[in-house]
Amino acid sequence: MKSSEVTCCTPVSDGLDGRQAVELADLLKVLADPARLRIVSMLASVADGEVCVCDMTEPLGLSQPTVSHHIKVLREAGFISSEKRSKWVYHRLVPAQLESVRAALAVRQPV
Amino acid sequence: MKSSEVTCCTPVSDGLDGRQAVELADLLKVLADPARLRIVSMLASVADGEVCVCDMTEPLGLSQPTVSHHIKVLREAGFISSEKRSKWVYHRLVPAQLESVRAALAVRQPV
DNA sequence: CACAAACATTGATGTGTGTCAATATATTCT
DNA sequence: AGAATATATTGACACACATCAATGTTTGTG
Repeated sequence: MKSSEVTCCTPVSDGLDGRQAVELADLLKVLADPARLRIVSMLASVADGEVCVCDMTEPLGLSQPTVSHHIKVLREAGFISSEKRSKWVYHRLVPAQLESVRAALAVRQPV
Repeated sequence: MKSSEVTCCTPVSDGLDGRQAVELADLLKVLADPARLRIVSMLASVADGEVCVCDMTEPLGLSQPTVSHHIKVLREAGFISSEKRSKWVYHRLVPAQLESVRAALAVRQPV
């Protein structure tokens, strides 16, 4: 801490408390992986919004278990939803979750 | 990959290539830490936009070397800029970098 | 000059995680 | 029922990283 005599700068009053910071960090950790970002990108760019794992392993260059792992992480964080139909599991984006992260990253102007 | 007979879903054409994914992931990794998020929050909420390390260690509950480490990571990623004046080093936010991350996270609608 | 304050650097340590091989489960087809 | 395909799970491993104690460096003060 600064010396009591000369002030260094204005005292800090952070708008983000510990819990909020951990929660947001957890969501960002999920997104902070190249493979998962590309999965999100795939789901966002595909026409009908649905993609199964079998079509992602090759473009990602990852093994099937690894892709399944990333899918699970994304789903548990609320970024995608999954539905099993017949032999395949279809995954689609949950735009609201991505938007909530975007909103949390907005710099709020001091009045 | 899917069998050649029955199509699983539309072929994927991800809009995010490997390099872009790694670059964005690297930026997100920097933000995906509670301490660094709180530092960013502090810099965003303080009146004159400047905070020195000595005033962040106590509210963060972290040691001075740890705070210095996080500051360095944030600076090297372009999220903050630092200026040494007399005995103290003042840090301020670079809003453009945060905005670029926000923009990259935007879900672009398929036409 | 000697001491203290602010910050940076180094080294060590524990924890988390991305990846794959192997295996398990579920579904479809013959 | 048996085989093949799609996906999930488990276990193991290597690597990254957040943290702190100790120390170094710079700047101001007695």
